[in-house]
Amino acid sequence: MEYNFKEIEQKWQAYWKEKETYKVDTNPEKPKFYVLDMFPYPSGAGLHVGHPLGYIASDIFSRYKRLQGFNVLHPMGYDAYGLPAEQYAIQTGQHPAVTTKKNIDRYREQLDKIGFCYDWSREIRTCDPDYYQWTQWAFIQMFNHYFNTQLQKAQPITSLVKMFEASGTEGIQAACTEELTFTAEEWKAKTEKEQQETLLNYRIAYLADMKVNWCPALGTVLANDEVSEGVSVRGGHLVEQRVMRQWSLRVSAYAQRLLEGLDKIDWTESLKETQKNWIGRSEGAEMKFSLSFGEGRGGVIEVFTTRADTIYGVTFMVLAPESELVKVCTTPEQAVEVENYIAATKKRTERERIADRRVTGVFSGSYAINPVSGAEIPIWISDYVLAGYGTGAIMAVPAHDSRDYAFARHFNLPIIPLIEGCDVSEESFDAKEGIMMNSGFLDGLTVKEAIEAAKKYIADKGIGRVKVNYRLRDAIFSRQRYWGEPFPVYYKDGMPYMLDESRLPLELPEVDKFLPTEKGEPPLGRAKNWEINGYPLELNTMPGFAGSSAYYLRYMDPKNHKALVSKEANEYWRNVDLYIGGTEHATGHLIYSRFWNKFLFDLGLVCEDEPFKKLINQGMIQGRSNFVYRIKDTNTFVSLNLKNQYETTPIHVDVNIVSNDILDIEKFKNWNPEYKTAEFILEEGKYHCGWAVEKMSKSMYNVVNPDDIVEKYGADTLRLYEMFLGPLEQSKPWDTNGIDGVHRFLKRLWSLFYKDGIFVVTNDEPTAEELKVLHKTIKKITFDIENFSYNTSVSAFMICINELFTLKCSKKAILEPLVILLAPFAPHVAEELYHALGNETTVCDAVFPVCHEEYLKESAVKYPISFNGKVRFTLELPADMSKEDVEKTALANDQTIKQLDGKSPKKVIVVHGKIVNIVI
RNA sequence: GCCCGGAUGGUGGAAUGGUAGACACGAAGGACUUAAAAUCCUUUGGCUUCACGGCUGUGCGGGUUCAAGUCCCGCUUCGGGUACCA
Repeated sequence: MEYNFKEIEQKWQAYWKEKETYKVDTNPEKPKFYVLDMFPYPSGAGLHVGHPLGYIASDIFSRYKRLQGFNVLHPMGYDAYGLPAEQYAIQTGQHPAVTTKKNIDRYREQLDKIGFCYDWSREIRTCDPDYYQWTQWAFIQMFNHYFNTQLQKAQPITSLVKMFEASGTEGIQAACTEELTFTAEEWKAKTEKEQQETLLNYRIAYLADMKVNWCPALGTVLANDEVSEGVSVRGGHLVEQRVMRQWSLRVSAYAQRLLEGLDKIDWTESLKETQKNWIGRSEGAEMKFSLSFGEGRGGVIEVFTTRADTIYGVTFMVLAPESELVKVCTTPEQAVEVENYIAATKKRTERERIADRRVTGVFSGSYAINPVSGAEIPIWISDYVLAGYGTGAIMAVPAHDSRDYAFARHFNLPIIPLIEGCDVSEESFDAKEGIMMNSGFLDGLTVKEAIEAAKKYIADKGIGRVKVNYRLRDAIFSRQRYWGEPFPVYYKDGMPYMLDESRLPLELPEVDKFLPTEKGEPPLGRAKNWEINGYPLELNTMPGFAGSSAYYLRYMDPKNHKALVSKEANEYWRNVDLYIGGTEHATGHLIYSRFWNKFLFDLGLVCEDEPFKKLINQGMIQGRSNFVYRIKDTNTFVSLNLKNQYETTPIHVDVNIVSNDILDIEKFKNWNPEYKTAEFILEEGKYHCGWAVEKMSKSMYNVVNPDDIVEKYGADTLRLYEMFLGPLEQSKPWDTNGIDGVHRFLKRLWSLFYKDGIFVVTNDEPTAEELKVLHKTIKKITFDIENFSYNTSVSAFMICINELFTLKCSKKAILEPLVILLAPFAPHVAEELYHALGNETTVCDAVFPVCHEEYLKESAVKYPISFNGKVRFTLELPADMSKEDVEKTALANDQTIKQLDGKSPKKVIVVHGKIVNIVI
């Protein structure tokens, strides 16, 4: 019997399905382990060989944990809402639900072939009303809560209303969009509409006029993490700034907790660093500068600075063009110039501003007073100051800030150095080091001391206060698109109200076209009867990250109609022990879901503050492209090593018609009609292709489909080879050449069980040597799995089989534990062989073998004998020989005497059991 | 600019400070075969030597150490992230 992977894999996949091998339930008898993959967006292109990398890794770990006696939750689902299906719908009229379903079916078919141990009974799809009901429900809770900054916790908005009724904003500790001040009487005097408007300022899910990233090509706004360098991450379309009334989530309120939480979780340092930067905490001071014409006319500028120590070096102030203070500060003489500048700034897109780093700005005409030195300084307006960060105004210290320096140089403003010995003739001195000068009471202090002293001074004199600022912005939550979750929101008198929870899910309505209405409303504006009790429903839909923010909770209890997750299920499964996915979600999904989870935690609905305990980012699988070289203006192709003799154009060729960089000429001729009559200049009868590592994509003709690999080599080979390629977290190119190695390994394993179709496994007692091979492997595999070093595990298996092959070992006592050891990696062949050995239950429920150190003991050690660190020969000595005796034996050796050449050694180092080094 | 990773044979990669290149691909040679496939055996970093062996070698330059791919300092270079964030 040959190793017939096709038959074996179909047989066991059917068996697992029939026996529900991968179904799990809460089981208080067993410890739980939750392994999660970032669920995929089912794209029309299907899976390529890069996608399953992380899934295979998590599958191995799940199976390993199960063999160790854990109750493992390992679910899968689909992030089914998204732009591509909707763009496709706009082009073809095909309903996105139809395309999405088709794509999901295709994904499932591909995933099934690889033999994953997912509990598919727990599958979720974000576009399924049973699922998005809980996305809508969570949104309602966010609307009904505010963030109490003192408790650092979400609280019911009703409790805030009670405080307003009792004492207005006096003593309120609430995260808000804008600092408001009113009394209880003023609150009570407000109309219902005014009160609602006021509450939006505090709600965690709120509606507000915001400067948003508007993408005209997609017809929607985008969140900050969906925009990179002025263009949309998806599609690369231009993005511009606009002010629009949009739903937002007050993620910024959780900035401090999101930051602190990072210390409690086991993520890579680089990912934590990325999140830290995105949150962008900076400690500093908020300071008041009065205008020279007096505060009477509303003239106070507040600035935020992390360098309070540089207060004596402030030579001008700068306002963001959008700042409300621009109006106050602009003098009649400067009005025209200021207006022109602001108009010009508005026209520039984000992208233009990034591309064009020219220094621009305009003088407002007014002056401010330095609150510490009393100096009078001009107030400028420039777009290098951002309205959205800090207070939208800065104190400029050109000597010690490179942006201020560039500005000062351009407009000829004074530059006062504040640190002894610094040279500011060519550039600013930004480093926070040195001794202060020109700084009054701060002179002589180090920068660090001066920062503290200045902060204290400012606070004591009432000039300002110590403050912490965050870069993290609230998440814009509205999308002007069709294919997303509808908001459970209706409008009364222009104000938003939440639907009663009993009316959930609010299902996505049908529309005639997936385009905006003539009035420019989102596509939902086309829906008939999109209203409730005569009140219009919200026309925006939720963004892509809405559905992925709490999906890991739903897997715990996917069919629950009463709650997102039951208390019992949540308290059993708690949070994700191992999360595997791509690093591209570092600032999007991984921030939002942490925020979402913390919010639910505050409400007492989930029992863990952090959703993902350990996270691993699998590396990207890059493509390996092949090239043919066409001689210019001909249809003749020249082989790689002869191409320099001609003038050629490299052309991408489908990697699937190339093997080991040798082109299949017949297939090439049929690949494209253009090449039907192509001629070739060969090397020794072969056409050698060039190659390069590029992104895996259709246009590079380097996409490899896992289905093809499974068809040709089987799923077990695919799984092993994906792991064998290299370290999990590293990016590496896919090269199908080399897959023969792991396939050969499986065939060789098979040959230990079957010879000429006869089962040859015996019950003979294993020898000490065979036991050593086995236990060495157990030890290595266990260590490697715990450390996610799967590439070296595959090598270890190969070494083991090679050794058993040499020993001609077909003993059950050795092979059975080995099969269990291999089961997480190659489950199909392991299941087959496990049953062949006489077992009647699934290998998934076997017990993972344990290494017994006593089998590993060596009786002799091969000591490398080195001279001045260079190894000259080896000496085999008994393992229990003492250090002194090893030294004596080594020195007495003929070869040592030869190496010493009459000289006496200065020093001899013996590392017991390792090495001998003789220093001459 | 800033922050994080990398750099080891023709290729993917291995190596708790202790024989660099495990394992695999490819290549070369051989066995079996009418032939091919499959399988099995041998060789395979470079230079040098008939051979034993010798020299050299982990991006570059220094250093620490009996001993450095590994630790420290200074560069080069390639990826990834991020950016007028005060």
